[in-house]
Amino acid sequence: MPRNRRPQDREEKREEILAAAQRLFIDNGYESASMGQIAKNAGVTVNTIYWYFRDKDDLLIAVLDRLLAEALAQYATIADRPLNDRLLWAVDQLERLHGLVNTVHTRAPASPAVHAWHTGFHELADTLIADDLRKAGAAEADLPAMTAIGTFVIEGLLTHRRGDAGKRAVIDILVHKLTTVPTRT
Amino acid sequence: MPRNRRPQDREEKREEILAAAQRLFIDNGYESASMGQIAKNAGVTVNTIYWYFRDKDDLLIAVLDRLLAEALAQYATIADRPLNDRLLWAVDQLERLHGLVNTVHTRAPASPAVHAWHTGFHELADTLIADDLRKAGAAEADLPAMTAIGTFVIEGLLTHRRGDAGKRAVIDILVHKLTTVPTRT
DNA sequence: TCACTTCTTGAACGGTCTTCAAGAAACCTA
DNA sequence: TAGGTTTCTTGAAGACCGTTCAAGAAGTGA
Repeated sequence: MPRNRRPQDREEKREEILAAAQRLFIDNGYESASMGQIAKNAGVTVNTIYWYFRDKDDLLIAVLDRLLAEALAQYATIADRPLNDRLLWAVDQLERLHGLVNTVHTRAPASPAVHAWHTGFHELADTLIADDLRKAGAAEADLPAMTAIGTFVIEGLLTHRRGDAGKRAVIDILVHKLTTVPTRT
Repeated sequence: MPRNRRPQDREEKREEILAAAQRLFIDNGYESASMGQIAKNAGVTVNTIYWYFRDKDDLLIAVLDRLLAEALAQYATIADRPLNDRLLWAVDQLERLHGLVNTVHTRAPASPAVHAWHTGFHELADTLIADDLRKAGAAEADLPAMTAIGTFVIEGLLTHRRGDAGKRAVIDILVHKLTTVPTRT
């Protein structure tokens, strides 16, 4: 059933496999989504996947890049909203991917490629958050620790889901505590 | 090679398997530690493990309970220290288990037993932290969100290791921000 | 037509967790 | 003491996993 080898089709086929993998990774989780299952959903055999991707981790990274690019594109449209709203938006957007957050943390020690992606992601996230905190007047020396707190809370909200009110409460308090100058009682 | 079936030996054998599993889970990670490897380290065959434990997740939970009990026993000895020190102590203690934190999050969706353990653990942690924040004069309405922030930051420190100074800085700022009453600049 | 590259596939390998049926060792009862 | 029962252990196999290999088909260029 092979069709041709035009460069255009190469990308199309890759995209089909990627789309199937993304759906299964998100819906069933990385571990539960077997290569056979992904192949069947993409209308190919298992071996074909290995023609386009080195291994399952490589497939994971391609899916992550896809999702990150999509999220960043949408983020640009709300970049001027207050920090509160943007953080809540990020959590809402990434919430359906909460399983992948754990997957990245689990695969990173075993897969250098996943580890590299994870490092790059945190550098990006830290830059964005630090920028905000700096504008809010945070002390420069405290920035690394404060951005870490921001990142950890967002990751926590992703991996430990709670209702809309709960999310809003956590983020509001976080932003309030981080962007106001405290005085001892 | 079977010895006897005295009730005492039952517990001893169980402990031997548990000790081997704990060491391999911590050193090699849950996924990398195969049942065959655990069995060999415990001096039994794979099937014997299944006589004492329902499945691999059940083995994981038994290991987690073991570690938690041990940690709580040690925690009692420093319960009167300032919040800063206790949080840093907790991170240091649990740091070597950082792989298991991810493992619990990964297995929880697939295994009801692991999910239940995870829920129970967070209830315990929330109780401890909320108690501290209440004593520090935090508003009662803000407690749920603030305890969540505390938990998320500790989990973040466990899954994203950094040096001693980094840990100390994050915890100091966290405690400072959470336990002082802020005023707008 | 013929070699060459691109792409696809069936089959197999070594590994995982788990289960099944069989049997050995200790205990209990008759 | 003999026989049955329970507790524990095991070898073998099942079902699945990710991955690799060798073979072959489809399209391209000479």
